[in-house]
Amino acid sequence: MANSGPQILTTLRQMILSGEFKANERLAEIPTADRLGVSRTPIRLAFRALEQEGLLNKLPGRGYEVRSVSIAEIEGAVEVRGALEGLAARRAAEKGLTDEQKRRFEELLQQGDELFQSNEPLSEKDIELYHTMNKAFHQLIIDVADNRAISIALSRDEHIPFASVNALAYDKTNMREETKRFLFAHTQHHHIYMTLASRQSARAEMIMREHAHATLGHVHKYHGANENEDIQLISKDPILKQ
Amino acid sequence: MANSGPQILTTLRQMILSGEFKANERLAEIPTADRLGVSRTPIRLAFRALEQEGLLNKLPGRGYEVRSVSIAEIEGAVEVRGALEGLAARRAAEKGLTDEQKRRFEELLQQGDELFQSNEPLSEKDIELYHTMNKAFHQLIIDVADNRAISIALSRDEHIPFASVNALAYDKTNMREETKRFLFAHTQHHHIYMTLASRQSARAEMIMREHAHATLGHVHKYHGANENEDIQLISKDPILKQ
DNA sequence: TCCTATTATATTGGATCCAATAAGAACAAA
DNA sequence: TTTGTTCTTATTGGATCCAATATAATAGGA
Repeated sequence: MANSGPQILTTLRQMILSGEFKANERLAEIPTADRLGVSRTPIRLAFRALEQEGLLNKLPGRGYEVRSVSIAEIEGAVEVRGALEGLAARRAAEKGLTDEQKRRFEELLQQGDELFQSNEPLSEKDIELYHTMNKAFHQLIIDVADNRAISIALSRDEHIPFASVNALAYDKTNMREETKRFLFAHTQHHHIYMTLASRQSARAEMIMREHAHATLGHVHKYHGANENEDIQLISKDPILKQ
Repeated sequence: MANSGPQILTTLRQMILSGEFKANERLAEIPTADRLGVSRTPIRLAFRALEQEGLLNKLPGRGYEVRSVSIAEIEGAVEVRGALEGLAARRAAEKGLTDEQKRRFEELLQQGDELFQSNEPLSEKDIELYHTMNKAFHQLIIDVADNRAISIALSRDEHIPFASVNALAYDKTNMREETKRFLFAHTQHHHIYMTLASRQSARAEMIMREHAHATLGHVHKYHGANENEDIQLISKDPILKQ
C-alpha cells in the first residue's frame, strides 16, 4: 500500500482512471484515508491536486465527486490536441530538423514499419510496441517545437480517455480492422515526417491536426454501448492500454 | 489579512503576480505562514496549487521558488493562445450565431467603436473600457465555441504576462501610438465578427490566430529595458492592467 | 588557510486534534 | 401524511506536534 504523498496521489489517480472509483462517485477525506491506511493530510493534498487536474469536482461540505466525461468533451479535447500538436508540427517544420532528430524520427518510423511487415493482424504485443513508438513520435515533435506552453496545454488532456497519446484504445475482438486503422495512422506518421523534413509547415500542421482524430472511432462505439451519454472513464472492453 | 484557504491562495498568487515576490525568490512554508499570520497548513495547500498553476517551482528540501518567465516563453504562450482562440473562432463560425449572440457581439463592437470617435488619443479610462470590452469579446467567442478543453487549455496562460486577455499592457508615455494599435486590434474584432456571422470558418480562425499577436510589441520593449532575458512578472512601466 | 567532520538549524511530510459547518436522521406538531 | 424543528453525525479547514531529511554553520585537523 502506498505510503508517501506522491504515491498517494498516483494511487488515487489510478483508481479514478481505472474505474475503481466510478463516475459521480463521492469521495471524502476520512473514508479514503481509512481505505488507504494513511492520515487525512496526504489525502487532502491529493484531492486538491486531482481537482486541479480535472479528475474531481469539489462538493462543498460533502467531499468530492469523480467527474464524468461526455462524448462531446472527449471530441472537444481531441480537437484541442489536434490544434496544439498541429502547432507543434508547424513550428518543428519551420525550425527544421537536426540530423540527430531526423535519425530519431527515422528509427521510430522503421520500428512502426516492422510491425506491418506480415500479412497477419497485429498481436497484442505488436499493439504495445506500436503504442510505445507512437508516444515517442508525438513527443519528439513536441520536443522539436520547443514551446513550453504547448506541453502545458496538452497536459490537461492527459486524463481524458481517447484524447491523449498516453492511452490507446483498440478492439481486441477485431484485430484485422484495427491493424488497418493503425497502418493508416502510421502512414500519416510518414507523411508528417516528410513534411517536417522538407519544411512544409502548412502541410505539417494540417496532417498533424487530422491525425489527432485517428482514435475517435472507438469513442462512438462506446457511445453505442451505453445507456446515457456520459461514460465512465476507461477500462471496459475494448481494453484501454496506458 | 487573509484568513481562509482560498483567500490565502489568492493573496499569494497576487503577491507573485504583482512582483512582491521576485522571480527566483525562495518561499518556504514556515516564514510565509509567519508572514501571513496563519498556520502552515493553508500555505502548504496554496503552494501546491501555485506549483500546479505554474507560478512556483518546487525546490526539494528548500521550499519553492518563484518561476521566472522568459520572452520566448511569453511568445510561445501567445502562439498557443492564438491557436486555441483560432480553434474557438472556427467552431463558432461552424456552429453559427444565435440572434442573441449576434446582438451581444454588436453591442461589444459598438462599445469599442465609441472609444475611437474623437481624434484625441485614448485616455486611461478609455483603455479600461477597451480592456473590459476586449475581455468580453474574447470570452463570448469561447462561450459560443462550447468546448471545455479550449477553456481549460487557455487557463494555463492566464498567469503569463502579455499572453492572456486578462491583462493588458500599454505604454502610457505614448498614447497616440497606443490608440492606433488598439484601433487596429478593434478593427480585427470587426473582421472576426463578420467572419463568424457569415460562417467563414477558415477566415475566422486565421484572423483570430493573428489577433493574438497584437500584444507582443510590448514584450520586446520590456526586453530592451532589462539586463537579462528573464523578466519579472508584471507591474513595471508600461502599466499592466489586470 | 583549506578541507572534512560534526553539530545546529531549517524545512518538509504526515499524524492528530479541535472547532466550525453542513448534511442527514429522528421526532413532534399540524 | 407532510412539514418544520432539533439533534446527531459527517466532513472540512486550520493548528500543532513529531520525525525525517536537507542545508548551513562551526570546530578541528592537516
